[in-house]
Amino acid sequence: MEFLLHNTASGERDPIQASDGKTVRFYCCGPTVYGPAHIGNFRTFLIQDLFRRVCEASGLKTTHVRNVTDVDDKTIRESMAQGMALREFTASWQEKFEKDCAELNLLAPHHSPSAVDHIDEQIRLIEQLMEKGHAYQGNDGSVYFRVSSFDRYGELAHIRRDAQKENADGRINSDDEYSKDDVADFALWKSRKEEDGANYWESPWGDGRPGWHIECSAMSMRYLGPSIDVHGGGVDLTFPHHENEIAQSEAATGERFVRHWFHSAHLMVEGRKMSKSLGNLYTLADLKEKGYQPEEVRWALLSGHYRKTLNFTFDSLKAAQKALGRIGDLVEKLDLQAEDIDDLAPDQLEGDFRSAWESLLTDLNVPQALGFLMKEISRGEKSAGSLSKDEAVRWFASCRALLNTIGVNLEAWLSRRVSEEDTAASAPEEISKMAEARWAAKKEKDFAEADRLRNEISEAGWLVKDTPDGFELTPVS
RNA sequence: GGCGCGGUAGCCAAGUGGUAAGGCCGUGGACUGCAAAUCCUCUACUCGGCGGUUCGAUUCCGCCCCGCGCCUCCA
Repeated sequence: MEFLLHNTASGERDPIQASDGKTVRFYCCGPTVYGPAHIGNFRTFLIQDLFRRVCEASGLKTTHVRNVTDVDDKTIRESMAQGMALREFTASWQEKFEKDCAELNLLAPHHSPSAVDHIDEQIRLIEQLMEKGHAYQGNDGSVYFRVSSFDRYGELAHIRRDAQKENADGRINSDDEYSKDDVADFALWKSRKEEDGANYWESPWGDGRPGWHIECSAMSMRYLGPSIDVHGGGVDLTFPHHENEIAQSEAATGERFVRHWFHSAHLMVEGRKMSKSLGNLYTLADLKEKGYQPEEVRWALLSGHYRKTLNFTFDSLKAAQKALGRIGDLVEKLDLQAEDIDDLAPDQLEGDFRSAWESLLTDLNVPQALGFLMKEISRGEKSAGSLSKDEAVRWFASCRALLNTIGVNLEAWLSRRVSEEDTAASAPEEISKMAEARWAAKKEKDFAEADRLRNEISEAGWLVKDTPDGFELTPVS
């Protein structure tokens, strides 16, 4: 079965293919490293990671490039506000970003080039555009791409320039409109400004810094060649960022820049847009602080279809937690030596596991895949006791294969759960004493006293669980 | 104003021209001295509203209402 993915450019589900017959080369627009990444950012990167995993599980090799934007208005402004060198500032945020990525089990891209490290490549690309007459220097010294020189401009976003210019409620009106020949033209090279401080580079057009769009074209070409298989990003980047990338790349090389455009929808939180003022711009750290594990966050963020706005709620996070708990309980009940069990290839899957895999191949339909997965979980729960060893091993291997494809690391989640149980066992002495008194009362069949103590312990924030030969204490969140 | 996406049970969320996956929550039950956990069971005569096409529409078409996105460097 082919891996089909919706292509923004064609508007259809197109098969994913390696144009060289071997390796799918794909580029993803990465983070601007000027602050903590929030779960909305991670949704996009998670979806790209899923895309890569499905490619690889289906037998395709990949070369995955995700850039780091480390020079723009925000990075410059913030670094200067904090009195830090740009590179020092961005490096610290990049490090935090990569740590979060690792916790969310995102595969590290094969290349993570930064814009600052590729100034030369960007300058060379702009030179080509100048030579071919697609770019010009404005009277402010900046270099602009001449949109009218590229006929196919607007094709990706399905935007007609004439229609857009007329009516934008005055929104197309920037400070530099007198420097550009046309308001739609965009900066390739920005001339040095005082507020940029020490952050400028030499170029044939004077000191300055690259515009935003050019970095992606330059680095995509540098690592993947002039024409690539897949390019991804958040929906908001479709226009103008990706449209501009196409224009400048194709104008420079004369080759088709990207065959398959892949965009993921945004996130809402509890039914509202994410925004600083609403205080719902959660980071991974925020959610961990609230007691959720990265695997649960990953599950929740992936639980909606990638082309549809996802309403991220704490209920869905709890549902993810519960789902992982069910899987974990079942796996423990099966009592298998996981490390001795061989990995299964997707085409060896059977039943609803198989259906789940096919859902992933059909435009990354994760919600449907999870539906099939949970059906198999229910089936497993019902038959866990009566499975033969072989059946249990096959069930487990299938389940793990699917979870791995989705990128949910069950083993990591389980081991964290075990270590949590260990720490939870150490309740304060006061609580333990009450619990022991209760156990004694229970032994004496003094249930009134036992219940009284249970309530008291409960009010202190702990839950008593009786087991066949004793009790356990767990904190109530 | 232009372009685009979406409105499916209390909540999250798939899906199909032929009669609604899955999860969470909730219900009832088993178990338990009582709990917790676990397991079993049940839970949308209906898919934003109104028309149309059709033997038949939640699924196709039209209009309307509501939400969201892009149209100046936001994943």
